[in-house]
Amino acid sequence: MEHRNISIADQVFEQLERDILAGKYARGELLSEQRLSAELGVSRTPVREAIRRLEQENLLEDAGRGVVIVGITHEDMLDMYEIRLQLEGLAARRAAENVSEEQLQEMREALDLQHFYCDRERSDSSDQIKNMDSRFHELMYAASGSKAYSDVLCRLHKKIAKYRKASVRKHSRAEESVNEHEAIFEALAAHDPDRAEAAALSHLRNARATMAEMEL
Amino acid sequence: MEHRNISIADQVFEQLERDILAGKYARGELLSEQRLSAELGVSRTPVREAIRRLEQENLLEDAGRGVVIVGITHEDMLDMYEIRLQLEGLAARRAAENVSEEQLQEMREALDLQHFYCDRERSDSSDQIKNMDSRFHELMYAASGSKAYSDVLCRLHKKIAKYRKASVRKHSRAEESVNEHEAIFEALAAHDPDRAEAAALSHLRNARATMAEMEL
DNA sequence: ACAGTTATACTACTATGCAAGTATCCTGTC
DNA sequence: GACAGGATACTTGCATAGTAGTATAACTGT
Repeated sequence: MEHRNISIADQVFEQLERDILAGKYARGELLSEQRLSAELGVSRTPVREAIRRLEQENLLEDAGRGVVIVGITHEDMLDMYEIRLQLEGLAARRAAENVSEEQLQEMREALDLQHFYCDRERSDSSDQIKNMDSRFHELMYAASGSKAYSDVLCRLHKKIAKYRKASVRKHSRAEESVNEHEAIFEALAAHDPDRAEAAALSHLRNARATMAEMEL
Repeated sequence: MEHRNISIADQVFEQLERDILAGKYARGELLSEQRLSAELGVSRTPVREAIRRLEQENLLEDAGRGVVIVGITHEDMLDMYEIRLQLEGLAARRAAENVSEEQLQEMREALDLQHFYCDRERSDSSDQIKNMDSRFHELMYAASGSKAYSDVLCRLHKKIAKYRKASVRKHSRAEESVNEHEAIFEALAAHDPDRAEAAALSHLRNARATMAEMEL
């Protein structure tokens, strides 16, 4: 059971983050906490909290009166993949050395669910697949045993995931992706750093290629 | 002129961040917004905002009632240097290609001020040197032209800087540091990516070595 | 008609009040 | 003496009101 209930402030944050990363707002568009709170039907206090957190993520920027949308471009996304290519291999190496049996089991469950949702063809299966993708990666980051790597990579992965959710399609890639996850998992379970690094990088290169093909 | 005045919320955030990164609080120590607001003599509202932003930075964590200190270990710091070693060379390459004359001028000013503060022996010169160090690096990140690189590297540099401020000494390193900055600057001014990358990495390795020697 | 000044309206920031949930401590009973 | 149950006090979350500062627009005077 989670400690804190899902607060209105959290909901506002999640929704705004999703909308910004999905490109719902134009760069430079002005947002005021009053208008937002009126639109969402909540008081200004939780909206303020959400705005401050989004500023902390460099998704919004102070503009004197209100805040302006900073948002993310396609090039930013490709840069994020480049950064992950520099880091995620090393994180996978560490994870292969440090991963515990319990963590392997959790990753196994995430993988099984990913297979499960891949087989079905329900309307929300795509979202569920992406959720399990996030879960798998975050478990690997945690398994690296490094808070620094985990912090940076979680942040990047979360942004990329929400960006990709905006442009769904590519069900084919889902199956490739889960198979690549399997390869990573096997390397981690075998505690083989070299294979883990190679598998992680291969997975990333493929994901980046898919991203690069989009929106041209 | 800045848009937003320095608010109480910002001050609380800065102070708490500094104190946490300086190791003033023990890992797992419990903080409540009420106690903090009473201690600081302000209302709970700005304290709440500061706490939420610090949670966003993974420096605090929800604990049901209040938040607990997560903080940063020496090993985390070394990992952050490792991450920077993976990224900052590439950022320097890009900066060498993209830096504008105006940006070079700003970096020149930061460097000059750093020289200036190095020569004096005033009590606050150490802080000023570190401020100029931050400024120089952040200008380089911005010059890379990549929001993704800049976001990640700024975050890392800021944390490292506040951590190092806790353990001042090593005036000797200040002069080496500014000389290494000069080397980076010259490479950027010459728009030479190879030299910029090499200079940035050399600078980082030296800084990491100093960090590694500390607190053993 | 244009410029300068004033007034109005809107912005964010902080404080406080109120409600809901939870942990703790005390008391009563077995 | 130990355990269970309830009351109390403390916690955060949300809303709102008051304040200060600013930008804009309107109005007046030249």
